Amino acid sequence: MAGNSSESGRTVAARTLALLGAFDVAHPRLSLSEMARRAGLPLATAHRLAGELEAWRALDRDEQGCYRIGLRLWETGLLAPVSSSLREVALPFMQDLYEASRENIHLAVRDGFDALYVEKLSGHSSVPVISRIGARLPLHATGVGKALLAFAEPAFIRAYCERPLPRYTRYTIAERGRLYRELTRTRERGHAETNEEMTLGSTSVAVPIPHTSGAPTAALGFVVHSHRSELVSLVPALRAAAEGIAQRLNESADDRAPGLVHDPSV
Amino acid sequence: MAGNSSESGRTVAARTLALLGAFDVAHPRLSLSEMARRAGLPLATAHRLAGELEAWRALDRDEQGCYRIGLRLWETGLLAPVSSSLREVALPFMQDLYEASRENIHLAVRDGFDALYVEKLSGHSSVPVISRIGARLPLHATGVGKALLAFAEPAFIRAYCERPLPRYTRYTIAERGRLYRELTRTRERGHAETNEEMTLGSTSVAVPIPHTSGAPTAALGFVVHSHRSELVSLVPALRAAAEGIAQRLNESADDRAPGLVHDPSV
DNA sequence: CTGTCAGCTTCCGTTCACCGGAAGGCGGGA
DNA sequence: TCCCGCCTTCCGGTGAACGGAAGCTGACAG
Repeated sequence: MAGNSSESGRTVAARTLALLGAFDVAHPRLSLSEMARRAGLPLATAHRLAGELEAWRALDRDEQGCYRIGLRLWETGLLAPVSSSLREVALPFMQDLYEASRENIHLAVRDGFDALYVEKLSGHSSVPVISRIGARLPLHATGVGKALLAFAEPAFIRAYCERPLPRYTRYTIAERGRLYRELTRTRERGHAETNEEMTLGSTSVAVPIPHTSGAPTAALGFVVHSHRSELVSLVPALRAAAEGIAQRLNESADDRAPGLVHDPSV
Repeated sequence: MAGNSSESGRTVAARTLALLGAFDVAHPRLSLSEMARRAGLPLATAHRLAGELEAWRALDRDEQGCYRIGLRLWETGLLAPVSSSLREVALPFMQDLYEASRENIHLAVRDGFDALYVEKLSGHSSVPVISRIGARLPLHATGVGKALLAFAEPAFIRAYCERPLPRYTRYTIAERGRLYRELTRTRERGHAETNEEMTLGSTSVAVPIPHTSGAPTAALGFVVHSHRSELVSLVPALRAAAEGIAQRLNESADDRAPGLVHDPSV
């Protein structure tokens, strides 16, 4: 920054973004002091920058003066490919699956070492699950996570397995060797399965959504009560949906290739 | 800014946000030059700031080097109250309505002079509609829009009616006097109706979702084929859902009042 | 192969926007 | 009433930000 900064080398842009980064799912509402502390900024600096974010409506203030993420940031975030392309394309297929099964349907992408949940459909008859749009869950203990992991590049799989594998239930596969074998079986079968590995009482199947001749960028899966025995019978529908989604994704990717042609539709 | 800026008085934060603002639904993918031009920044400046945004993952670059909105911005945007509170609370109710009717269900809030669509459920049997999550549609020609407008503060209604009222079909209410009467009827009935006012062949009903003894912050509505005659029979279900949502919203607002208690759950 | 062009990236000297301690205001609890 | 925590405003010193220019890269034409 210009001026007598106590911490040189941190740019204005980085500090501004640090204020946004102070918010997370456990802290969606922050007072100025909390925000400044979490972002590691002096109060006066946080106040000035938060004022600019508020003016742009990246932040809002409630009646008590606390800050919240603003509508404009939400709107802007919706333009991310994960939402504007993947989710838009996948949603009709997911609705078909939901209407046919009334079970939880998840759409997730891999981000870093997490499965990031992009969309979730569920109803009152579905088993309650902890997932949530925007949630991050482990790759080795969820259906969509295993599908993403099994079909990732070998180097990534190795890197993932070398990290600690947290255990969530007594059925979680937390041993490297067993996880490797499980991933091999997943590739052979073409779909992933979990059995109470994340949550007791819940079972899942998932398939990868291959994209433009590369590693899968996304995965689609069911989560059902573990007493449902015919779980594997859901796989063909899942696979058909995944293929439909992949085809539509590749079509829209082709649209772009010829020369940065933007979709003229609104 | 520090330095020899050509346009003094524009802060770094404002320029950084201007880069994000260069993206919209018609331009979700921008080259550096396009982004710089749309944000009104010199190329070198845009390059530097875009690099910082990319480092934070507010922006991503695709294989051709074009910029897109990044995953982290999408994640952060999900923390906005409109998504994390309103949408989360409303979704189960909307699913009930969808399962019972198989028609389009919309949830919208008022933002400025627009109805901003927060969530939309629809299936293959529903009439296709132009709405989309994050879409902005006019208050005087949509069901949820009329519900929001009719129950807004009188000063706002006046201000809205004094602006030009664009016509979308020959049924759009584009005259101030007729719109006033229509809004009065809407308040009397307790629900809004539209009849091919936005799109030929589509009809809608909507109800406001009152919130903490104030103006409605949101509205909930159906959009169906205009040949469906029993549209008004859907209103009681809509009203029940709106009341359920309002109650849940007020409960969670109360949770906060005692002293900034944050929801401990993840 | 060579020339042209458009867009991207890097460099660096100048300068003013940024920084944040300090002081003042505000509200709530004792 | 005083105290305390939080928010807001002020202001002089200074180094981060600025952006023109130069170099780079890749695509396309001749």
